[in-house]
Amino acid sequence: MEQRTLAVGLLEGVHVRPTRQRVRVLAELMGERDDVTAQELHERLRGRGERLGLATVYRTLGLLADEGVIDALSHRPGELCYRWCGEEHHHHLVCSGCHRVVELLDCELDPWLERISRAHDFVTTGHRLEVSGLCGDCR
Amino acid sequence: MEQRTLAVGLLEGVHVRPTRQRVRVLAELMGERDDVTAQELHERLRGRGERLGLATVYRTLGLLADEGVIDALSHRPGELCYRWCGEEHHHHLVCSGCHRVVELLDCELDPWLERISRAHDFVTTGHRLEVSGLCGDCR
DNA sequence: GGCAATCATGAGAACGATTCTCGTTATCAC
DNA sequence: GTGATAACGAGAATCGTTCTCATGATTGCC
Ligand SMILES: [Mn+2]
Ligand SMILES: [Mn+2]
Ligand SMILES: [Zn+2]
Ligand SMILES: [Zn+2]
Repeated sequence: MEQRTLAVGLLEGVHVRPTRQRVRVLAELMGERDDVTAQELHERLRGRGERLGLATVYRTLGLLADEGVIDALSHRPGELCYRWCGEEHHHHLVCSGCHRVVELLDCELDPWLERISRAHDFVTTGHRLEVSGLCGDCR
Repeated sequence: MEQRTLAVGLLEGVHVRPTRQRVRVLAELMGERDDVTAQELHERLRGRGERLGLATVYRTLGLLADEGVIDALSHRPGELCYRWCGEEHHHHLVCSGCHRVVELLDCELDPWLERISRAHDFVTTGHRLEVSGLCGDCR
């Protein structure tokens, strides 16, 4: 399968062992249009007969997010959603109804943030913009 | 005390009963320079001899955030921080080390977001920008 | 190709922030 | 005041996530 191979490549690219479980978690996430929680992903994999533990799904998603391979979104209080996105820095527009995700590619915040941080004696380490709304289907 | 009176006014302004507990929670939060969690606020109030339950602190902060009187920030996974801010729309620059908060007042994202949302058949309901960094003391 | 050292996994327990339950208490309109 | 209603407090329950530890895979080295 195509996605399987791509997942292996991504894992090797960040020096993470491409174990059977990690490859399946990442390949499954790559097939998702929208973001999903660790538990949702685990249920999906179990539902199709894969044998792997919930803790492994959590560990894998956390590891991949740390490595920057996937994104962690926190639009729901108390839980994290994960999504496989492109490489470059970007933000998300998420539907409150169905969690459909649209990527916003052209972020031009950095110059503004750089200037303001300096004025307050801060060093900026990152920024997160999440836009919420309602898609056509959910209105 | 001044803050006590202000808190009562804010509560009445959104048609929330100014009970003893609610007034103390809001007044205490108004005295905080940076953001705090429900548990931190509860400890602080108990520490000075106030008798009130943790559940009430959670209920009050949740209610006030819903009413727009205070802001809920989610820069720590798995928990919410609260802060009393000004009226107008704005964003936060938060120090990862000590949680010091700087308010960013001039947000000019709306025209850009409006245009992009329309292009994807979304209606924007809000946006959240959180900038993280390190303050001078924490570097 | 073995073999020890290291890393990853799985099942379930533990954790921690938050919410719920329900009996008691305070507040408000009249 | 008095009754109706809303809020409170203590502790239990919930639920997403992380930890523990025994077991199973992978790797580097001979
Ligand atoms: Mn989501
Ligand atoms: Mn904080
Ligand atoms: Zn939708
Ligand atoms: Zn700091």
